[in-house]
Amino acid sequence: MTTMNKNKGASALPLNTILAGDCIEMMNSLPENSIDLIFADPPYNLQLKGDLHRPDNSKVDAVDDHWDQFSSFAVYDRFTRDWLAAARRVLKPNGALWVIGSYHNVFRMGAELQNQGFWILNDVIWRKSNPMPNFRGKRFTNAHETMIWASKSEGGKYTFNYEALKALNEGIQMRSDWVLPICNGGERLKDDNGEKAHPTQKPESLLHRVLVGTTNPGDVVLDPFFGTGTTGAVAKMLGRDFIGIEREEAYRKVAEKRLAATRRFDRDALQVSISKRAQPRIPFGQLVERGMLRPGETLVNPRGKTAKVRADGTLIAGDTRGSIHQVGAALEGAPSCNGWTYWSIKREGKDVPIDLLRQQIRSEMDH
Amino acid sequence: MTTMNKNKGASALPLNTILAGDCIEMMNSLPENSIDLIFADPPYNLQLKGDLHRPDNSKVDAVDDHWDQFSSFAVYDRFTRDWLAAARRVLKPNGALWVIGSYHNVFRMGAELQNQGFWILNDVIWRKSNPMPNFRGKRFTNAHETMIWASKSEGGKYTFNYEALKALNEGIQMRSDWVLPICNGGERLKDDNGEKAHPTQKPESLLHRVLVGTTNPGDVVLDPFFGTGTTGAVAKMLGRDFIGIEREEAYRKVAEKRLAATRRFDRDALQVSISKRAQPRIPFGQLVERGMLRPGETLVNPRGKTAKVRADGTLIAGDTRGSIHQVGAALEGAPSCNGWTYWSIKREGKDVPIDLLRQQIRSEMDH
DNA sequence: TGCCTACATGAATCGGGCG
DNA sequence: ACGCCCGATTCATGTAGGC
Repeated sequence: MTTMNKNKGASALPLNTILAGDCIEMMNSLPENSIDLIFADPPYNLQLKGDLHRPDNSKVDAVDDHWDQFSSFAVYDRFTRDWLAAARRVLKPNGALWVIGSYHNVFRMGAELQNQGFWILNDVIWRKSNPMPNFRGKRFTNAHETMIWASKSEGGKYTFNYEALKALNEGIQMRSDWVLPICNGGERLKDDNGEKAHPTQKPESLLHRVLVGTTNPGDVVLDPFFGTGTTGAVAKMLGRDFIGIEREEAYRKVAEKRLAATRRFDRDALQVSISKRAQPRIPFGQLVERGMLRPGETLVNPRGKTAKVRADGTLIAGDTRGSIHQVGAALEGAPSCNGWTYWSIKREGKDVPIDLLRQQIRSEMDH
Repeated sequence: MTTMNKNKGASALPLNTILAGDCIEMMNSLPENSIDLIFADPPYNLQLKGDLHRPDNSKVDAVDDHWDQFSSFAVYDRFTRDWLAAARRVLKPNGALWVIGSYHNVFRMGAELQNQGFWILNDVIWRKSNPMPNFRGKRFTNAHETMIWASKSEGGKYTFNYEALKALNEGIQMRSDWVLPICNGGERLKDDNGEKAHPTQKPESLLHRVLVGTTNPGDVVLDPFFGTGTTGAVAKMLGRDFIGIEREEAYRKVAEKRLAATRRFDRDALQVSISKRAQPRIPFGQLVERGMLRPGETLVNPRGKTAKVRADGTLIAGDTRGSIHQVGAALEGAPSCNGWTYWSIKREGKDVPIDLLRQQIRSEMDH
């Protein structure tokens, strides 16, 4: 299943495999600046889990009669600092990071990733439609988990498929709170004894939204706490490459089996709604060059004011000259203006937006 | 309005007043172990850069007040450490703390309050029913804020009115995510110029739920960042005593006026807090994310024409792409189409309308 | 009065490509 | 690296005003 060297600029990445071992060591063995997206679901808290390991692989002794809360936070913070630093090293400059956690650990992770220079883009709430109730009635039902989405640095050109996410949400822009069910039923993996294979298996729906929204097909997605491989399975279905790291053999075995049974969706289905920004750029002057508009012809704005087209693709309206955008902005007294949608032309008695002419050129370019 | 010495064990507390000055100094002037609940809405340290305009070119009125400016994370952290320590000193051993923040500051606050020995009971998400959109389409709509509820120490006997909260939630256990509208309309306080008196006034419904759920009548509630006094107003309505601290005279003046007009047990305030349970909107994309439909699967219309499902929840039929409604309308040459009833899927040889899958999700959400 | 439309606005870390 | 300039981008509410 391993595919070497498929990804541009990444030398010898062990694509679509699960690496066995400590995530910090394994990440340090990967080339720097090679990963597009990291999704990390680290252990939430050593108090609850008791299976936290230091970077040197020694086990943290969680059972202590003189329970010292501060020192245990210090150990968890060191672990967080080290794995985040390793993750940061392998991430491409325009890469991004997702972490997920609960109130036990997410504040410490969030503060540390800010300290390391990650730039938070959103915190996203996974609102569980079917959480476990609070049986003792002593607190609020813990009905959500928190994710943090961050670019490697301020100014990083992260991937955000705005239109695809908007489509997933039936035409309304996607919010920072996601209502999704927890993983159960047939999706919940069982071990040989019929017990759940992993205590905190994440639902595929969650990773679907993460990967559709913040990666492109062919991107390399790294999950340093792979568990039973939800990240890898969804990446494979969506035509992304993955690298998993998992220290527990039992989880790796379940994940391998799962991935072998996972199929990629067909190519057409992987196409998502693309943003207008990604479409080829058409200079307005091309409409004049191509004779779709004649120099001297008159454009009209929504309020009936007119401007005249000049041979070089600029407009003139009274004393104002400039591009379709500049003249539009000037007439509106606005800081900016999209001239394509602002101006129209009279054709057969009707006002036709000039954007239609641009669409015509674009569709010709497709053939 | 001042009532001295009303509260058992609290000597000379300036109850039901607004203290003018720095919150750390003012808290240090209060007796230790005297406060039942602290609600703190500190500056978020937003770090905004340039101006932001809406698509209609109007300018967004940003939070650029001097009190939200910090020169670095280190400076903000010191501020957080100091006010939390002062808050901790005045809190009774069985007292509790609420803080509210956004991703800009909440991780740092959460980590610091854990460091100081506060014991987190829940993080609670305020899901805004009417948030401001993301105008540039570069991120998820920032549709929530995060609150942290913590006792002074592990083992503290905090107040939690389980049954009252359950009653507020129509008989269902209260969850850690609260859907409430932002503060606007008549509740939003204006200054003498008719401008909003405070850029970040919190809704009374939020404080209503906090105070009903985690205080008892007669408790002393301290708000070290009082602003225009939402905490005080709701405390007064609900028969709790409050102490406010506010540095800015303009805010104190508005708050004094507001409190003078506030009456205990205001029936209207109780009304707003009860949210209606609307039929949840299910985007078609959620069927794809949840694996009920796979990308690449085929839908069929009443006349046997087919369309293919894509990963972002759009359909493709020939050259036509778009939502289930758009593609349906295009095939019918109709202005609109209800895709939910128009499209079916083959299941066990039969055509099953996709609306059945939607109903399945809705019934799951009822539980 | 009532209905309809237009307008205002909210804790926001809100470009990118080419020269 | 920097500057210019194209051109993409909004949801839910409350209020005001017209008819």
